[in-house]
Amino acid sequence: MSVGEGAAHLAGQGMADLKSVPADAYMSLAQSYGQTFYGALRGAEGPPALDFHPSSRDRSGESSDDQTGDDEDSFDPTKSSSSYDNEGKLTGKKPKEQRSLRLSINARERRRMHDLNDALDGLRSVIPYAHSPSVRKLSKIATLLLAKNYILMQAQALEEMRRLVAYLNQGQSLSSSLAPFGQSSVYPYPGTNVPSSSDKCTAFPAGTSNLCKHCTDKP
DNA sequence: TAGGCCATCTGGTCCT
DNA sequence: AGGACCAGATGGCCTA
Repeated sequence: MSVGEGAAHLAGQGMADLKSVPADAYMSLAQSYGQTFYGALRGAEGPPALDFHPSSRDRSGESSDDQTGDDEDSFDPTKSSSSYDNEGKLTGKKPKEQRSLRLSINARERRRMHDLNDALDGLRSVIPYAHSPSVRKLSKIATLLLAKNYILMQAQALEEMRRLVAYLNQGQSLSSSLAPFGQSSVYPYPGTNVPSSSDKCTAFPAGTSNLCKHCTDKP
């Protein structure tokens, strides 16, 4: 798949893919997501990252809107809807007070959204994906979906580690008179025998694992 | 030009 | 009453 195709694919179906991607496929997804999707969107000849960087754009927008948006265009009680004037909660206040209250509410909402975006930035910073000046940062929805899959992947890895530790502990307690690790008849799951090298590993039903000697040992 | 993403404004609702 | 949260509407920017 070319870069362009990858971008188109991810742009069109990426959200669905992100929603259903297995956790153990997260890393490759995250890498391809960052490198192909946003890399393609970005383009080598595109403007420098700072031009797009939402923080710079946001902040400029914030400052301009703080000073011009609200103060000049956004709210004019004399032009607002009749329901707002007649039934709204601002009824009974002088136009100047209504405007002041509206500006205050707008500012609060702006602040709230900025806090939300800061939190999303914090989330992006801990998600392992392609961080690069030439790579556009994850969208909000992509951040959330990728974070979810990353958590699932971590949970799966943790479970795998626990199984391995239990297996090792059990083997060690009996290993003095038993075969070396990997050939022990003690197996962590009742009713299962040590799989032959050709059998599918039953310790890791999802497939093979680098943590599992049976999966990595080749005859 | 269409579509995606985003910031902002706005009114409604709920909570303290 | 005031603040937090939410969702719809709107318009701007960017890319394919």
